[in-house]
Amino acid sequence: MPPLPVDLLRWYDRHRRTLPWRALPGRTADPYHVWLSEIMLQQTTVAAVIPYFHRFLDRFPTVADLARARQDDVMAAWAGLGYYARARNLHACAQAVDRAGGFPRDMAGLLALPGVGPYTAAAIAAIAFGHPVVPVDGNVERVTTRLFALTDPLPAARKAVALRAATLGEGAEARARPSDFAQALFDLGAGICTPKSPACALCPWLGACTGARLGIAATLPAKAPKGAKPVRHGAHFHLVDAAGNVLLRRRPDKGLLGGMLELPGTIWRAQAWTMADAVSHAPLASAPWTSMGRVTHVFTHFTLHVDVYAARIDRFPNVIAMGGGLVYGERELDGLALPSLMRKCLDIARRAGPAET
DNA sequence: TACTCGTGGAC
DNA sequence: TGTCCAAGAGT
Repeated sequence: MPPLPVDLLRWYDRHRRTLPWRALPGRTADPYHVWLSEIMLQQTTVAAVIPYFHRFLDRFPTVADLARARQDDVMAAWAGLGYYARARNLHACAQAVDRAGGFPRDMAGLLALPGVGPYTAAAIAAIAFGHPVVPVDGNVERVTTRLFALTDPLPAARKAVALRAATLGEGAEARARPSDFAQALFDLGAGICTPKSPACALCPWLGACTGARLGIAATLPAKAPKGAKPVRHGAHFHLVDAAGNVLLRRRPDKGLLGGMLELPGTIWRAQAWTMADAVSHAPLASAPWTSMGRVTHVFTHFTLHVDVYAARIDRFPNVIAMGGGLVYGERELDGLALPSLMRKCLDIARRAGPAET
């Protein structure tokens, strides 16, 4: 007995989540809301996204408003959510959509948008435009590998899993409700077919699930082992003048934390920095630098230890401003495009006393 | 194909 | 405490 769309949709009609970007039952969601939420939800939890989604709609009510915004304001609104290339692509995409007079309604047009890949194009097509496609995200991969007991490890088996997932939406009932069917798969993965301890007893597809019948559902999807996470070291400097202004700088648009602001600092390298070595790279090596402690921050592919140094001077010499330095007042910091790592550095620089060593 | 690219919460 | 992970995309 294959998994029947009608069984999932019946379950969804009773148990669907209410989420800010979702339309009421029977209604079609705003493509702007669908697109914005899908970009935010890439590799990001629903709980983390909700306050950002509200803030964005408040600040940028329409895609035209977002298109016309300054990139700095978009980055600042995104600050803390991570994967900052998403914010840069979001802004570029809004401008493309605004120029075109609206979102493309077909897969090819959606795929051509910056920041929109195979998953997001399918999600928008299904949810906003009612196209009968199955967006394959982590939820759908998990549900699919369990339903059909696909034991080949990800990511190598990703293609085969996607082909199987597409068959889930082939029935007439799914093709009649593509938006609900896609979101039903998400809700099933998020609430029932969870990564650990799935609630199989409550699953509308239990009778069709080969993984459950074999007792291996909770072990799927299999994943290739990941390599060890290297450690890097850096130092960043909190330089404040008598008026309480702080020296910052902008990171280049590409690469890690691209386009975001930071305290001036050293490169991040495998070898730890001594204080003397680090301070020789400070924006003003002659300032009375004091060690304020260490921040540890875990990125996706490495762990970073940052030694934070602080110094207070009378006023910034002009040479600092000439090096691309940006000066902000203490009370401006909250609204800036500062990533979480730099919030941590600022916190200990301003709060802690000199580190005891 | 295999990396790069953030963050915070759950266990 | 360390590990995993969340509606992936770009290169």
